[in-house]
Amino acid sequence: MRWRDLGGEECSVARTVSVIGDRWTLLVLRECFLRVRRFEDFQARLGITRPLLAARLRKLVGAGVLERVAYQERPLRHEYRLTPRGLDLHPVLMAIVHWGDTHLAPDGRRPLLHRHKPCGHLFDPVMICSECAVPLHAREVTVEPGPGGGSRTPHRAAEAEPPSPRRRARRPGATSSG
Amino acid sequence: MRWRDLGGEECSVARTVSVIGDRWTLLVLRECFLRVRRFEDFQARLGITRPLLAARLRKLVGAGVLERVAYQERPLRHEYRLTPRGLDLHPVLMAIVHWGDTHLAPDGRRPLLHRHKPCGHLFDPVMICSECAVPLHAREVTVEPGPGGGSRTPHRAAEAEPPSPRRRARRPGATSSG
DNA sequence: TTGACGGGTTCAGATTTCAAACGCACCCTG
DNA sequence: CAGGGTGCGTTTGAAATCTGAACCCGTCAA
Repeated sequence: MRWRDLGGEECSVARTVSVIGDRWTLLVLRECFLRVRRFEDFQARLGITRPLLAARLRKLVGAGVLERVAYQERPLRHEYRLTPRGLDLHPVLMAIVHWGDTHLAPDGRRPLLHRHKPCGHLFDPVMICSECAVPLHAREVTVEPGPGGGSRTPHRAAEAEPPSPRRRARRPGATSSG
Repeated sequence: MRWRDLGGEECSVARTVSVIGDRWTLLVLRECFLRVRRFEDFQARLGITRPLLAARLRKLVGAGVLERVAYQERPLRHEYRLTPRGLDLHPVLMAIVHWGDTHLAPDGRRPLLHRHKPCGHLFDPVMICSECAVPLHAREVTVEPGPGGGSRTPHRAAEAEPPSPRRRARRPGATSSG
């Protein structure tokens, strides 16, 4: 499977990963949520190379996560801002930050603290069940096929493949007949 | 900045990305949360090449996200299972899945549904503030430096760099005493 | 002894990513 | 209008990574 095929996978993780699943994209998005909007600013803050930044921004715009809007006319200049779809990535970033804070910060010394404006407190993000509002635990979640899943397993249909050699065609001339 | 330097960055996003920030790692983790544990199973379900799978598993074990435990003695065989640290990545995966379900599923037809065992309902993950329990919105969150952040800005210290050529060495001697 | 299974490793060749230089439109100065 | 500066990206080779296929190892079943 190639990366560019990921978007066609029958799995929301794969599809999302095809949009944000590389090292730079997530860092670009981090900057977006920190109100960075301009090419030069992304470049200076991240140390990303210009070609890669241009490619990432183009991809994110194409995915509808960012939009390119003019902030001045002459000379024409654009900035990149999060669309509603991009803003919806906030929980992903918060979850990532929280995991890093919890498990990768030396001595638990967090690089950044988050404050919730409505209540005014420093906070941690907590993921809850939309139905019963209880915090989620991995072991208490099960999956089942949804309307967009055509196969019998919750994954991609591993068995629906064409009659490919079992695992890795061990012997060059062994698969002549069964 | 190289990928391998990311772990040293003063940012939890960068540090987390250095662990999970590539296309395959997130898909491997998806399978882990779906109770897949064995090399051959990962390989068959994902279509990942063997060398890459081996490298990813090794990396995740090294990061303490997975552990390699024997499930039989003769012949000695191991399986990969999530550690507590790995289980803590659940919100990241849930956030990713939810975004994909919301924005990338054709006609909103989700490939997979999630059920919360304690309450028995199909659910969506919701991220709330740990202090006031209100759902988070990107625009209502601000950041400030934490104990693990040494610089004046909430980002990495863009000015604290060694005297490297600016970006494109435009003006050789401009910042002599700043 | 041969074949199969589970779990990897090695190796050559195709992609991607990197870093630096270059191009272009525009503004300001003289 | 020439000359220099800015903002934003593209082109260009070299370096790193990924892919695909084969190979190796230990054990068991026939």
